[in-house]
Amino acid sequence: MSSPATQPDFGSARPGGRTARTRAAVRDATLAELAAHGYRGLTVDGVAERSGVHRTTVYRRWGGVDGLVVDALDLAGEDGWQPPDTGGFAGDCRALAAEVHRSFADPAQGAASAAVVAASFQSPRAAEALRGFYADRNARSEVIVSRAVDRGELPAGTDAAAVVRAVVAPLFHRLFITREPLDAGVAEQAAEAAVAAALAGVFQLPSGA
Amino acid sequence: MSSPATQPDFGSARPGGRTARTRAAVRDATLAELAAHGYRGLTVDGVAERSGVHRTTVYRRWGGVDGLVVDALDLAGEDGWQPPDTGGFAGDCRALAAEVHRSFADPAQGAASAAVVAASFQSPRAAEALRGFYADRNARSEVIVSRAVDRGELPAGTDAAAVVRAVVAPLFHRLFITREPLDAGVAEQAAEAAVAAALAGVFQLPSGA
Amino acid sequence: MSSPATQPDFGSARPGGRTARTRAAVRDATLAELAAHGYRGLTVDGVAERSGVHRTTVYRRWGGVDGLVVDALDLAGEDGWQPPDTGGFAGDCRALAAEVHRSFADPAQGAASAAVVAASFQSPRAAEALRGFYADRNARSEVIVSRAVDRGELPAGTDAAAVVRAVVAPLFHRLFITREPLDAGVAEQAAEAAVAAALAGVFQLPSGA
Amino acid sequence: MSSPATQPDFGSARPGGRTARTRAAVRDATLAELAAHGYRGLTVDGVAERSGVHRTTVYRRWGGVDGLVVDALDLAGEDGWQPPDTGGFAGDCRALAAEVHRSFADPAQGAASAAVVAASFQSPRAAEALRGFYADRNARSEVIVSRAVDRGELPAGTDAAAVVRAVVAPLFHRLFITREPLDAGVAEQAAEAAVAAALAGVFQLPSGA
DNA sequence: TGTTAACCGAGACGGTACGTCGCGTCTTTCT
DNA sequence: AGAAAGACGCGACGTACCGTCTCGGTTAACA
Repeated sequence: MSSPATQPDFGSARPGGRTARTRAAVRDATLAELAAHGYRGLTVDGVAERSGVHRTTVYRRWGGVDGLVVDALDLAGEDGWQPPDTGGFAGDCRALAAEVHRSFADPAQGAASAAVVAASFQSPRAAEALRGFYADRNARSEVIVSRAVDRGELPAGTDAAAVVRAVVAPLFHRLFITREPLDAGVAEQAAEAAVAAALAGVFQLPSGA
Repeated sequence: MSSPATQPDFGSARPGGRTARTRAAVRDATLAELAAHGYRGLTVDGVAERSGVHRTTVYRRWGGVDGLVVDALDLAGEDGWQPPDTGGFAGDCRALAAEVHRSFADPAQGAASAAVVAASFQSPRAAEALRGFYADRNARSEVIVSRAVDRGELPAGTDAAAVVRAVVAPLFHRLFITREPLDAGVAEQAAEAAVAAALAGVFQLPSGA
Repeated sequence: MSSPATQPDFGSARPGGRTARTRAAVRDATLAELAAHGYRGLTVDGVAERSGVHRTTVYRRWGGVDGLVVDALDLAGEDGWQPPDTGGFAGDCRALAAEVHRSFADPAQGAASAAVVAASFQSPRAAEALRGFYADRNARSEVIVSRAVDRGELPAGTDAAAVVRAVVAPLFHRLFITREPLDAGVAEQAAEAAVAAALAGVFQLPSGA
Repeated sequence: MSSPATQPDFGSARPGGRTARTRAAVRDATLAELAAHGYRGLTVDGVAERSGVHRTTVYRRWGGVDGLVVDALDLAGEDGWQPPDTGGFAGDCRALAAEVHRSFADPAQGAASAAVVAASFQSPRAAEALRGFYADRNARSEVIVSRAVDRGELPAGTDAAAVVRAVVAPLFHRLFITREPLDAGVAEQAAEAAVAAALAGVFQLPSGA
């Protein structure tokens, strides 16, 4: 999950030391700056000043602005998130959509999330990290589909990733493409559309013939 | 559809003059730079040099990078686009999805389109212009739904915008969020999912009780 | 006295017409801008806006900023100035010094005068015009010396220009080199020093042996 | 004598380092540009290119064109200059005038000196620095008068600054106001006029009654 | 009185320089 | 030896003013 290419190599450091404290300070400052000024206003100098860590150190350890974003994303991916479990497929989808809706409706978290998406347009490293983040989320979400199959709600061979995508894609589309406001109804509609399509067998994997 | 807020007020200029030539040169250079280096590599200096128009003039008339993008988008919106008409609702949706797929698969056009989306994350003006562009596209696409209703394929009161969004959103999601590759099968799946949901009555407008 | 080199060739125009009105408006605006912002803040655009005359016209007729200054100076030189006549050499010198002091002490006129000197450092044309202005002033002042010689106060062969320079130079020095404040006592001292030197025969012309 | 107001704070820098090298390169380039193109042609870009130091660095450390001039002036003021000592008051004055004459007659040095005076008309900071430079020169020159008083050549209570000003002012006047050429005779005449006036007691300080 | 030439308003444009911001590298000093 | 401190190179930004050009309308001298 961590960026395979470049610097932020914190795995070997022992936690609790000065290194860990520095990393936490920088990570917090990154999120705060992201929420406050967006990705565009995220500067190394700003993070350095807010975190109390020197510019040079940030460059040495994170390599630049995109390294900061990648680190923040890696951190967000390690939060042990689990998909909702309501006991039914339709309920799980609705809960998933509602969760996405909530996370972007929250002022601070929503701004930071949108900023991360913005970052993915500016930096290949950030794009890769974001891709990894969502791949992880998707993989964890597959259990929703497998449970539904086990329950007999869905036919075997249903493509879990396609279902999840159908649930969340309309929300992202409103958020970032057409820039329309999001409300609970929209989220619910997206979930129900995905459910209807899944029940109709649209998301059957090609190999499942 | 033209930018309602700011400078690039080209309506009153007489066509054929130097002004028109300047605008065309800058617009072409903008698209070329966008395709070559993406939004991130789109600089006023670069456009000025490529177009042979002076930096200062670009700043005067377009106001900066975002003005260039807005102008290019306004231009793209004036292309008289019409949604496909295959004679059936499902065919129309599939054709629409295929068209989106094709437009982003084309190297030059796809890069420029992606760049415009990137721009919308950096500049409110670009975001607004993009919003306007897609609003126009959506409005034009509504005829797909109304024709289907006339044919009796869909129940009256179906939300055309929701249908269109369900068709295209998964493609944008793959393109810009999870950064997965796009192929024709993905486009077709998205269209079919939207069709299934529409037939199931998921996209009924709330006032249609 | 008028600039021998370039454009502002107003001699052939008939007075009272639009041309004359335009010239007057521009000249007034030039002096006002000079007094308000100094030579450094004197711009063609500023003068054009203040005078109501279009930029292009100013460039056509005055050729630029230095042309404006030259024109203003030419105008100032045509004011029919005459040196003071107090009936005695020392009194004349004191009156002359006092007059210089007064002209620079006056807020508006002083600022404009200083600005013209500043202009002479930026523009050869302005320098030449200023040289001409002071040459004229010096020539007119010679009568002070000739009257003193006639009265027997000074030896024949006294260099009038040297006397005048000795009177006014210390004032200019304080104004523009050491930037010390000017007061009446300073002016008087300068006059008296010049008188003493003249009486001592320091300013005898070399040919007067 | 160093600029008390603004940025170029070179005192604390260690000599011999890159900083010192940069400063020297910029200072040399400033003087060369000043001599070559005058103050009017002195641009930050020009100095940057000639010195090999980047534009941005010049702005950071010198703050602009006037900072360059101020720095050059501060440097010129630290040359340990001492007034001439010929053994007699008249000789000292003549030597002083001759020195001023020579310094402006020298092509390179004269151009630079004139440029600095020009700068003082465009920039308050340069004006203040020039004022400081001449104040220092005047203070050092006072010894000429005090020696003369000690020798009994001049009455006690003679205002040294006034004497010095009387010696040099006519030269500056010719140089910068009437733009007449300077020759040795003019310098000598100015010195003798000052001597005559001083001997006549014109420069007595008011408190010396 | 009609014609025509000179002048002026209007405004886009090329061009130089300005002063600033943020990035990322490098040196120097301190601990 | 390695981090803090900060100067520096670098690219780009956005602005001010300069001076030129073209177009179109007005004015005013002159036939």
